[in-house]
Amino acid sequence: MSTELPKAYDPAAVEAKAYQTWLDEKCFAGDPNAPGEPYSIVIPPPNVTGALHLGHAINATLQDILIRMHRMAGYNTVWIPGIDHAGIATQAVVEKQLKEQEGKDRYAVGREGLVERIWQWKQQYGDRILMQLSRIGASCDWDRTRFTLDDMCAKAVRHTFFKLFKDGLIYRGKRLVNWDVYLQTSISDDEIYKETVKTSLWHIRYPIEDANRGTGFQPVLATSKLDQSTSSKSEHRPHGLEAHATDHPSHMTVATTRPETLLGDTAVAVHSQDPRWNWAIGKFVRLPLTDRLIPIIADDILVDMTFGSGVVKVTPAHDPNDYAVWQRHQGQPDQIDILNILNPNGTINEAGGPYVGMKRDAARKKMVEDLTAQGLLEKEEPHEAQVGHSDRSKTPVEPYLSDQWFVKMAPLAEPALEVVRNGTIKFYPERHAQQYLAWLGEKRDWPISRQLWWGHRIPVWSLYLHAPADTIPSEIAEYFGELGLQDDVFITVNPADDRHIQICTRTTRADRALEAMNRYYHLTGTPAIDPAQYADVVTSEKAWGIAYSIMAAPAADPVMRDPDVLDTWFSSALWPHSTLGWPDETAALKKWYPTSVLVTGRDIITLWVARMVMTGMYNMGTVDSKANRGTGFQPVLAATTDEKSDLSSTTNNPHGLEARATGEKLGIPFFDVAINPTILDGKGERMSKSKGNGVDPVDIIDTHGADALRFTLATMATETQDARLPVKKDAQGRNTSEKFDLGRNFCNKLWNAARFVLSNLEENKSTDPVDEARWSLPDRWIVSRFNRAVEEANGAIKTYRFDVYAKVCYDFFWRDFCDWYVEATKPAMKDPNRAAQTAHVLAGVLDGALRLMHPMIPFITETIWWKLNEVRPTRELPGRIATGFSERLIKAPWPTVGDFSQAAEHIFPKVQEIVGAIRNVRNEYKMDPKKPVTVAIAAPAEPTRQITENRQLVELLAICTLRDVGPEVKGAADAARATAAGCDVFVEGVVDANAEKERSQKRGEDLKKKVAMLNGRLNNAGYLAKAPPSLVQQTQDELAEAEAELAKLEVK
RNA sequence: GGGCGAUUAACUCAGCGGCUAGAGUACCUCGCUUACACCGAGGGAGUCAGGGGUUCGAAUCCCUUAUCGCCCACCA
Repeated sequence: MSTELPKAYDPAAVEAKAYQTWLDEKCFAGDPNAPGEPYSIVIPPPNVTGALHLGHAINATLQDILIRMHRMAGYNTVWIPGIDHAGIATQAVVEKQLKEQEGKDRYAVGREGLVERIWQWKQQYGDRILMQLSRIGASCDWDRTRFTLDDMCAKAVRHTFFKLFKDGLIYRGKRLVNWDVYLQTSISDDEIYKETVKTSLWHIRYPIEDANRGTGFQPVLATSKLDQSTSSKSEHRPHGLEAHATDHPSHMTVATTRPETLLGDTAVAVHSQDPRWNWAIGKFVRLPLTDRLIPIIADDILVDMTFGSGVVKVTPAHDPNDYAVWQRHQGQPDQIDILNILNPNGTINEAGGPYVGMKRDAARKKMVEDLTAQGLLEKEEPHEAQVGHSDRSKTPVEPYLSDQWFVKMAPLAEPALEVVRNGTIKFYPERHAQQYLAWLGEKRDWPISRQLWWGHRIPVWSLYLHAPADTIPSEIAEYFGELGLQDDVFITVNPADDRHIQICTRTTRADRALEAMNRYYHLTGTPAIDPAQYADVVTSEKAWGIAYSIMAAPAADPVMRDPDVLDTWFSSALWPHSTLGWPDETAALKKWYPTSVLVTGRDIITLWVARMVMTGMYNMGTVDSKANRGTGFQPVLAATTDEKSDLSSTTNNPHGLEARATGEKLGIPFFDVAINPTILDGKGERMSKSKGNGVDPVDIIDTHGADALRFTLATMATETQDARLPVKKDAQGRNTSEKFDLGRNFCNKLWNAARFVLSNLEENKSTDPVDEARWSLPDRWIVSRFNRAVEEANGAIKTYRFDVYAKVCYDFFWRDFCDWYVEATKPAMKDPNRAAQTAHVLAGVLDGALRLMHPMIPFITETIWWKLNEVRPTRELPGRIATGFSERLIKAPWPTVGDFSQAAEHIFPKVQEIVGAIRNVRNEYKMDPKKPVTVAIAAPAEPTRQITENRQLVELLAICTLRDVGPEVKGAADAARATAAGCDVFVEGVVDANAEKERSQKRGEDLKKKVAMLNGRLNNAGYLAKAPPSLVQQTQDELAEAEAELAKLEVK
């Protein structure tokens, strides 16, 4: 086998081979029974809607860096991959495709047909996403790949819903939705387009009633029945003239583009500071055409008193803003009613009195006529309005009050707030915690039902009786008892309606039991349904008997399953524990929950992160939930923050054993939340699939390689919230970006440096033992620099500063190792006395560097590693660089921080400075780059010794001959002069005296500026008095040095 | 409307109280010296968005204005 690396670095070949090797050897597989402290991550599941873009790539890269680094550091790691079913987004995409390809809408293929098609889509795009992750190099445990709609997740969803339902945390409530009256379904905001419609603005008079003057405000009783007309007649309202003693007007004028909604008005609102109207607050108006009295209320949010008449009609059931008014006034003294006036088909319902059964436009026309007839229409003006239309039916949508399921937030939110407030869960960067706290702090109940077909179906069945429930619930319970399913159902009577029985189910068996019951009801008399289908639940005649008696007894509607599905985020919220097997007590769940860190974007801190914390604590916490409320978790939260000291330690759990125990008890889903930057395109717009500006990471991998992609993305992972990435097309029309040249060049450099080192090691197979005493200055320096880099990298990774980690690697490897150390070894490797020790250092440092950089650029480092193992299996530098052997780099131990060499780190930079000064002069005078120049250096005693010791090094790196070094050395007449490291460097043989004069003049000016600046500082009394003494001393030293140099310049 | 953030070299970004403000790319000069031209050596380049303040000292902290971006709420 050739031990030589191919001359040219070919990312594609390197990547395919390395990845396949890792897969073949199951390097990514997590084993919960393996030793090591746990370190786990669950991937934020990408939406199955489409392909991944660079935003996903940065997210995946950062997670992979963490996983790989901790795997090397000896943790028991697992990274769980997966995909989100992304309810509405996916359904919309597939429906669009269906329309385009077959000209059908979803009703044409039906619920089951559509869901089937979405599954096909999922297969195709899900695979593509996983392929993309593999190409990036993600070391996910692919055997644990999850999908938010798979059986395992479904089980977790069912158990969570059931538990919440049982605990009374899920309830049925009203919510305004966008209603398509044609299709009779609600639609999402995304499915609405605005159309400008020419209509009118009608100004309608609402007569003011001056009743209740003495008694103050009386809230209207909340009722949706149309009984106001009778109740208002029964009330006694004196009509005294004194009611209008002032010149207050006798009516209010409201303007509306939808006069028919007047029927649903339950208040009119004015601004509390409006002098025209605030006297009327608490009084009533008589609602035209209905004879109802509705209150005049103050609402300063709704009403803009500088706009129009300053009076706004409030129709809570048919307008989002008015609905908000209703919500705001709930529980207040001026609480108002809410009244639905529409049937699902858009006609006026029984609340509409004489207009009942009319379509919207007809009702509008008739009402305008009636208002005109009664003299209540002040005027009608032409008006253009933006009206929302349904994308599906192309008809105007109606805001419509419908029944939805909600999760009560308060009891869940409080503990989730507390763990972030007290630092049990930390955000990186910290500021992102604010958004989390602000949003959760509102504790707005979470609407979880969606009128879609793609998703987890809500596991609640309804039975509407035509009389109050009575014994039915217990009979149903008995039925389930017969079937042995009593633990899988929870039966309750809707508190708002005692004829409505709700049956929440936890298993598909329970579902089938109800389904069978329903079938049987429909087929009374002919129970000839497919017995096989229900074999597991139809176990006895008795069960059938009970079912029959329930269904037959008080005339009832069939047992119907709720048609809606759950919000996508409901299943995502369970992700950290559902993927590990909850509700089963799996070994994986025990070992890896809580997970170590969540890496995600800041746009879903509220939608996702907050909800994971809530459900995690709710499902996984073992702390008494009552103790969680109110005061927080004092007893268990003592030790959280003081394990920050030892950044370099890799043997302890990153979150400390005690913190881990606390986390387990609380059930939190993760300890850290690391927010990665949002990737923007060149125009500063967020990269996203829907905008069409997403760049496929595979395109970049094709042009630059995966390691290059990863390296560049790591450098972009700063603490900023956005990272801009200008993109252009390459010759083949693929997306690419020069940004990634950085990573590609770095990898190329690494490849070539490794080739050079390997060829040197091949030529030097000496068995001479490592002997530090014989190391040169560069040897000691580079080893110390390596350990410094490891220390810095540890700190960077611990604080999720991936840009710092990348920069540390870049500077160490390219600047220190390649530019200086490798150059310095060239003569050393040719010197038989030094070659053996130099080879030891080269091997040891290359070994360490590969380990250090592997998490970020895994493919290339692994490939080089294999060759290094062949050429030189042992590379230990005792005390400095520990290099335990490993056949595969992915499993090699993470480098420890070895001893530093303070002296070498102090002296070597001085050599660099002197070399730099000589090179500068050579370049400025355009001297022949190959021809050595003669140099003399005037230096104090100590530097003289150091320079002399490293004479060869200076001569090599600066291409010069050192004529003389010492305290008394003088420069020749034709020498150019430079100052470096406190020494005077004379480069001889400069012919152009004028140029030299110019040069020293320029230098003199710089020095004068500096002297002036330093003097200014030192002449400032405040500076001397208040600045730290060491700083003042430093300023004085600098001044002395500058003045000395200036003096020499002027003497010459 | 609320919140978060950005504005530093031509571009993309570090630096977040004290080095003459840095990096990569681009640019200029020189060099194909047997690891690397996806390279090496050197160089030029910035009123740190504008204004005010705090401080001995501000790119860095505070206030303010402007422009841009993102999230949330909303557009009778």
